[in-house]
Amino acid sequence: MSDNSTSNIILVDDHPLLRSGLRMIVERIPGAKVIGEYGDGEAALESLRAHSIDIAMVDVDMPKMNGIELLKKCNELTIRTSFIFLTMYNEKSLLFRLLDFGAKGFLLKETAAEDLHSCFETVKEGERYVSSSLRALLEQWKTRSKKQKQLSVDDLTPMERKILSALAQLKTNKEIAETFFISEKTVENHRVNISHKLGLQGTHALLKFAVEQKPFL
Amino acid sequence: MSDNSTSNIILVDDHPLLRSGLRMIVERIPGAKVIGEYGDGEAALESLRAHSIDIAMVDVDMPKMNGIELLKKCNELTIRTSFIFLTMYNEKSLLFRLLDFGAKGFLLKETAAEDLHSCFETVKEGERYVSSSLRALLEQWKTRSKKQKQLSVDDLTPMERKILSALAQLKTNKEIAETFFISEKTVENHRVNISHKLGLQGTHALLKFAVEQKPFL
DNA sequence: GATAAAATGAGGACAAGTCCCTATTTTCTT
DNA sequence: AAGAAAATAGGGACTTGTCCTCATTTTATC
Repeated sequence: MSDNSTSNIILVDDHPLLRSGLRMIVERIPGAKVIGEYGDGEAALESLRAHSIDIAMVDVDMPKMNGIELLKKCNELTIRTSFIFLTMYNEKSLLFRLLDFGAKGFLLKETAAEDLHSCFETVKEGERYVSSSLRALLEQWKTRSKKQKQLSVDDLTPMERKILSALAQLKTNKEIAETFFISEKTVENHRVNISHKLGLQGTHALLKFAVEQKPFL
Repeated sequence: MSDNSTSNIILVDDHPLLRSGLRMIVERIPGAKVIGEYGDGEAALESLRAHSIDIAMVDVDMPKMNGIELLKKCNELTIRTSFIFLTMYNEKSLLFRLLDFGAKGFLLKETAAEDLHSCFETVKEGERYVSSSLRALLEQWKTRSKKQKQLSVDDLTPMERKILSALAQLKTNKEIAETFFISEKTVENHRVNISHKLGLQGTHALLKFAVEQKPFL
C-alpha cells in the first residue's frame, strides 16, 4: 500500500460501460484511487508488473486472458496485489477455486455497489471478503479439510483442457479429432478420463459441465 | 416526445453497475432525461405502459423477460417507444431479428459510449441507427427482399420453443420427456422438426444452435 | 537410464441421438 | 362444422457418444 490512507486500484473488465459505473462507485470511497482501467487480462498484467497496485478489481469472464488465469499468472510472478473478483456467477465451485488461488474478495455484480465499502475495509486489513449472500460459503471454505479437495478443471492435463474447451464449443469428437490431428478414439478416451477426474457420468454430463464452465476454463 | 428538446428515457439492464455507467453517459447528452432504471423486462414493461417513454435503452439478455420479448410485447400493446438495444453480441441474425421487430437502434456495448450521441440524433429523426462497425449489415437488411426470410426461432411453435429452451440447458431427451410428460419419441420428433425449420443437420448442430442462441430464445 | 505421467490408439457392448416413415388426437381458425 | 396446424407417438436403420478393457509411444522428472 502506498501509504496508510491511499490504495492504488485498477479495474479490469471488458465492458467499458460497466467500468465507468464501477469507477464512479469506487471513487466515492475515501482513500481509493483508480489509477487504471483495462479491458482484458493481458493488458492488466502489464500494468500489474510495471506498477505497484494495491487492489485489482477484476471480472472473471474476459477475452484473451480471463480473471483466473490472470490471478494464476500473478501468483507465479509473486505479484502481491489483492484481487477482488466481480462476477455474476454465484457458484460455490468458482468461489472455492478463486479462494484456493488466493483471491481476497468476491463480489456479485448485483450487489457490488452496496458491498464495496466494507469489502475494501476488510481487504485492507488483510482479511477475505465475499458478498453477504455468500458469507456462509466462505466459512465453509475456511473450515473444510484441505484433503477433501474439490474436483476441478485445475486437475486436468493440458490436452484434457484443450479437449474440454473444444467440447464447450459444442464440437463433435470427429471435429476435435481433426482439429488436433488425433484419432476419434483418442478423443473418446480423453472424454472418459476427464469425466472420471471430475466425477461425472452419463450421456451429456461432461458436455453440460463444459458449456457451463466455459467462461472459467 | 415530450417536447422538441427533451426525450424521456428509461434504462433496462440487469447489471446495476452497467446502468450507472450508462446513465452517466446518457445524461451528458443535451435533452436526454433518464426517468427510470429497471433490472428486467417485466419491471420495464410496467413503466412503459404507465408512462410516456420516448426511448428505451435495453439489454437483450435479461432475466424474467428478455429484450426481444419486451419489444414484442410492446408491439402487441401498440406502445410506440423507440427501442435502442445494447448488446455484446455482434451477430447478424440477432440484428435482423431486432430490426424485423421494429427496433430503432442497435449498439454494441463495446462502443456504446462513442456511438450514443449520433444514435440519439438519428433515432430522434425517426431513422434507424446501428453501431458503425455493423453499418453494412443495416444496408443489407434494408435492401433484402422480404420474401427471403431468415430462418429463425420466431417460426417455431410454442412446444418447439420449450424443447429448444430445454436443449439449451443441456437436457437429454429423457429428461425433457419427463419434464413435459410426453414420450421420448415425441421429443425426438420435435428435435427433427426444429432442425428442419432452422435448416440444421448433423449430430450436434441443433444442440449447438440452442446453446448459442440461449440468451435470445 | 529408470520411473512416472501423459498422450496415443483399438476392440467391443451398450446407450443416446438422428432421420426417415406413418398415424392419431388435440387445438386453433374461419 | 370443416380444414389447418400442432402435438402426440411408434417403427426401424443408422450414427454418435459412453465406458469398460488393454496396449504402445512420447515426454517429463529425478
